[in-house]
Amino acid sequence: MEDEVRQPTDGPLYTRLRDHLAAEITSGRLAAGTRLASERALSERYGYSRLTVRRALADLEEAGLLVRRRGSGTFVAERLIRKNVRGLASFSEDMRQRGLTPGSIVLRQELVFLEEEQAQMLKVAAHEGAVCLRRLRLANDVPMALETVFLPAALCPGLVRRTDLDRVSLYEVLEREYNLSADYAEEVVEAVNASEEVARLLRVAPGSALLRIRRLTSAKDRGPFEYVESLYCGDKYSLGLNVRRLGQ
Amino acid sequence: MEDEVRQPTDGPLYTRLRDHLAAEITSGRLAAGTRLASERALSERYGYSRLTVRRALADLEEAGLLVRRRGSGTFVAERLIRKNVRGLASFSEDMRQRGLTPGSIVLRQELVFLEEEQAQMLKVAAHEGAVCLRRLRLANDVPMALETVFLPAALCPGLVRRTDLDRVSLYEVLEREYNLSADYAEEVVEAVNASEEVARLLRVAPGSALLRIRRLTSAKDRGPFEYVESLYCGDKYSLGLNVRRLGQ
DNA sequence: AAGTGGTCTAGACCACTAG
DNA sequence: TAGTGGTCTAGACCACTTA
Repeated sequence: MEDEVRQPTDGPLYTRLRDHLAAEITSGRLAAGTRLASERALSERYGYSRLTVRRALADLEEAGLLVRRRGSGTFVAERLIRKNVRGLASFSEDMRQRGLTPGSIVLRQELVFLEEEQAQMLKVAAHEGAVCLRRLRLANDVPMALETVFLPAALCPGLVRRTDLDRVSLYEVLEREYNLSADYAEEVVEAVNASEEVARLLRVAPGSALLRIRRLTSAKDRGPFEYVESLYCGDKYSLGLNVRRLGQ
Repeated sequence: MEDEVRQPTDGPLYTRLRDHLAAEITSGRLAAGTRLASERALSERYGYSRLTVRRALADLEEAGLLVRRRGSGTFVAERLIRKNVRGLASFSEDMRQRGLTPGSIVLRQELVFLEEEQAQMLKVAAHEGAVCLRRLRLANDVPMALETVFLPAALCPGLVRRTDLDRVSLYEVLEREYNLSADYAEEVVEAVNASEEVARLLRVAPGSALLRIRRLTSAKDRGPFEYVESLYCGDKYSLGLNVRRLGQ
């Protein structure tokens, strides 16, 4: 086995171990069902305390990559319902995780004023401008979703004039150029019927069931910076969730 | 403030503290925006180590009830989009949390054999029986969802003959009589168009968009025990989610 | 400068699983 | 009975926020 952890000087110890193991699992080098070394063994192998190892393993269990069984060991998870938990992945990442090739067609890219509800959520004054970006999102060149993003203009000067948003990931641009990286989001998921216009764009029959996901995304310690409304084709997209009991 | 933790002899220390604080917050005794005592102070007040306190706070942050800011403190979260995260709540609990009165009409209650996919998920042999319970779920006497539950018959003997499932919560019965309490679930959420039959039951137009939620529920250390397919009226129901970044 | 949450250690006991 | 993961402790240093 590989005893070294990549990205050696980056971040806390537990994240390095976690990301290292995550890579081993998602790449298939650690196959589903495989039993990992015990926590004490990992602790010794990597030179981390057991608690640090446990923190890494806990994150991976939370993410559904590992299953831990008391008295028995820690195993690479076999999925029950095939998982496709999106977490905070962008559309592009999400599609790649599903084994599809993402694509985009920019339909609208301009400065607008926000409606009051959205202005309030994004904590901008009603008279401040926002960048509106509407893109048809493709998977293997087939329309998968219609996505409309609103960003406070003050947070991303120049974004409205970029001409590469049909090719690059918006989230990568936001992170690299504006130091805005998604850390937390609240979403509302609903089912709606496709309007004539949306149906034409998504190439489905009018009235087709769509998954509408509205998301307010926040950056670490910088508050909300993005409001997105996405309409996913109901027959092409499903949302996977892992739900855990909290109370009791 | 209250220094005592209820349910004193139950479970690990961190769950007691966590549930105690969760009750304080959801009841409103700890208002949104309130700053909690520091981890060290809580540690001293309750007589728990700081790590144990941290574990409880981490769970509550994960659940979206708390926000922790380094150098600043731990605060009761203010919701941005008003939340209606279902977690593992039953339909009845879910509706009550939304301020609606739940109701039920039993449409089907019988022993069946499972299809292979479902049998596999519930880990029962194909020839073993399962209880099938289909109920129209009402909110303020208006049809809200159509819910079909499958439970391995071996786990809940006698359930198929109960006559009160239009009045009592199935989850309460399962917990009280069969020691089956939901601890974890995997869900798949999709948008679908209502069939003629479903539309008639839900009193919506055929083709209306519905939220289909399929759930495999597991009990603590007892594995999966319930498979549910729910069809929610798209115009009456929305699903709230809090999403947090895992990596980095 | 004082206080906060974030990380980390070395060690301990427990409940559970397996041979 | 030996090994596993689950919980818990007492202490330490760090980065960050607030004043």
